[in-house]
Amino acid sequence: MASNTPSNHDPAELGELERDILGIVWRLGKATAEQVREEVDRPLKDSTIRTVLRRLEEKGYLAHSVDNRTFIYRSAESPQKVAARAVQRIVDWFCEGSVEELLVGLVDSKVLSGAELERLTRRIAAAKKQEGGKA
Amino acid sequence: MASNTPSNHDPAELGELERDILGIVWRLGKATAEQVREEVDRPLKDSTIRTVLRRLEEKGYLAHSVDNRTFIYRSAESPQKVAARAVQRIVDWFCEGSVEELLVGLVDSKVLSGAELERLTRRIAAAKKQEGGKA
DNA sequence: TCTTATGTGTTACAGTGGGTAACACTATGG
DNA sequence: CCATAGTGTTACCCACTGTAACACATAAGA
Repeated sequence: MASNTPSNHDPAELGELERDILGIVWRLGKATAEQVREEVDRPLKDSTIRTVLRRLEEKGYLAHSVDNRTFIYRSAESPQKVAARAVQRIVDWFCEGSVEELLVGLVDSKVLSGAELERLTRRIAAAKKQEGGKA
Repeated sequence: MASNTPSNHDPAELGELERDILGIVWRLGKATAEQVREEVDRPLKDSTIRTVLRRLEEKGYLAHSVDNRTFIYRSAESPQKVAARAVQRIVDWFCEGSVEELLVGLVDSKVLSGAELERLTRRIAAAKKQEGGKA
């Protein structure tokens, strides 16, 4: 084997609980372990939530600040960015780099409607124009 | 175990080897364990390849037919479809159902360029037109 | 027919990661 | 000084993946 195990730890492979908790933090904007715990549907112990939160931070999804002695977690990256990276991986692995192929598939699978795509195109064009000469 | 994950396929949940092998089968269109083995970069034993192939079939990614007594594997679903479902999942997990938000993020992250998106829109429109009044 | 390839099915084992939590430690308020 | 609230550490179990040996079946050749 000629592979030297590159930094292949793309952190998009989260477990269910992790995803759930990450989603909660994203939704709330910021949250303490206690708040997260109240949001989670499963009856989990305090330490469980904390462990997950910490692991999520280690993986780079969350960041925390300290308020008094309470940790306040918030996303370290926007959901969009994380999602984009996840999609990128999918594209790399399953579509041989062709995003377009993927999107065609998305429309094909009704995940994305043609109308949505069109609206989207317009929206992005607008955003770009507004951006103007900004670098 | 009476619980077999339904149509819960998520490519992101496959291991490296599994992804690799799945990709090979997709690329070749169809393949025997031996053929796959020749394509894989790692020096793996016959039984290893077979095990993975079988697991991939159990998971619903592959299907096999028998030629003489040799198994011939081929994809059970198109890569696009699998990828689309994966993306759908990402959208569900990370974007609360907003595909548009996701795509904005894609453009933002340079995964997809505005130009590509535009080209894509045109292409899909064309496809739809060609499709005509088809169901 | 007996033997040999060749291919399949079964079973296993180690490593990793996620789910889950206990417990020890620390600082804060009364 | 004690109870309380919050953190850090450590650990266990389990499912999954990578990896493979081995047993079983059968077509093909001696």
